[in-house]
Amino acid sequence: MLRVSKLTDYATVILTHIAHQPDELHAASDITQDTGVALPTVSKVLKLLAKANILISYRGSKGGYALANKPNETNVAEVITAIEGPIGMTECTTSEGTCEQESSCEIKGNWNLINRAVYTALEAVTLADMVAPVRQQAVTVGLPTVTKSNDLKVEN
Amino acid sequence: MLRVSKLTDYATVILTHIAHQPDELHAASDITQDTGVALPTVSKVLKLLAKANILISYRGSKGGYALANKPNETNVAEVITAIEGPIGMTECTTSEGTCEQESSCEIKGNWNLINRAVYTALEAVTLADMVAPVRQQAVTVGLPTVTKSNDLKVEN
DNA sequence: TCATATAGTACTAAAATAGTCCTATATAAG
DNA sequence: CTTATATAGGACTATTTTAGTACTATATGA
Repeated sequence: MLRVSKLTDYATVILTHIAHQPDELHAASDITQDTGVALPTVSKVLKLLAKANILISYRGSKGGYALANKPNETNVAEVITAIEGPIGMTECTTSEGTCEQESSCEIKGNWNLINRAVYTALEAVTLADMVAPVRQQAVTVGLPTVTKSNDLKVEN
Repeated sequence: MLRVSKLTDYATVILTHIAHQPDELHAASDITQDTGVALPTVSKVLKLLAKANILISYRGSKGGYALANKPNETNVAEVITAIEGPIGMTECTTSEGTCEQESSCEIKGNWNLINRAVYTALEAVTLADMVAPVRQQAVTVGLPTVTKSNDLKVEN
């Protein structure tokens, strides 16, 4: 199914909510009420996002969370990485040496290319895009251009 | 981590192997020997791929599996779908009505855009690309072009 | 008719994920 | 300085998903 975890989904919902009022502090309890996600879960997600420097946390009374950067400076790839760890479609991409077939694997390099394409797609969508409803937003996502040559140039 | 399942990974390895000799029949037992993946697992993957019409199966003595189409006519998105079901990054993408927040969800449309971008990236890589080692292949994957306007045009 | 190979399904074990809870620490206000 | 409030960090349990295996049925060539 190739899907993100529920926690990541919650993270986008929560971040979108915060991004609507980027200049206010948002306590976990407030976010629970506004999003309908259970408090312990909201709390867990917020901690992960703060640890990844996507949010800034303020402790104590009147504390809460706020965006560390402007909405257009945080993208979906970062959010996924914050909750789920490094993005990689196969085991060998994120942790080398754990696959027995690694030495003889012919297609590892190709998975790297696929990874890069997927990552680029996720990187292109920011919180600012998520805040705007689709109708006003009108993001046009085009085909990744794939060309072949006999050289071994790989773009970065 | 946003990764494909191990079975999907096996599927690409197996398909790549078959694509090397696209005109021969490959029995499950042969593939086990050549790839090092356990027979019951190979068998399971092959069945799924045949059911999705990526492979054609021939029963009985001297039977086996062969590609249903040319290597450049089968892409990675199809393979993932065959093994894991429809590609969708969130629950609401693949099965509507299971999310309680669905009616009030503001970002569903944005996930659809992300899905499309990811799908396009996966669709762009075919078995023919997987067969060639990266060095000879030299696929250049460019940035998906993302442009914004005030219109609500969404490319397909 | 027999050996071989896939089809389909059911089942078990292992791993990942989701969700909850508890204790410690920081801060503002009275 | 005490209290109420809020996050930090970690541990734990239950659930779900995935991986892997096994068994029976069916098809085919010799």
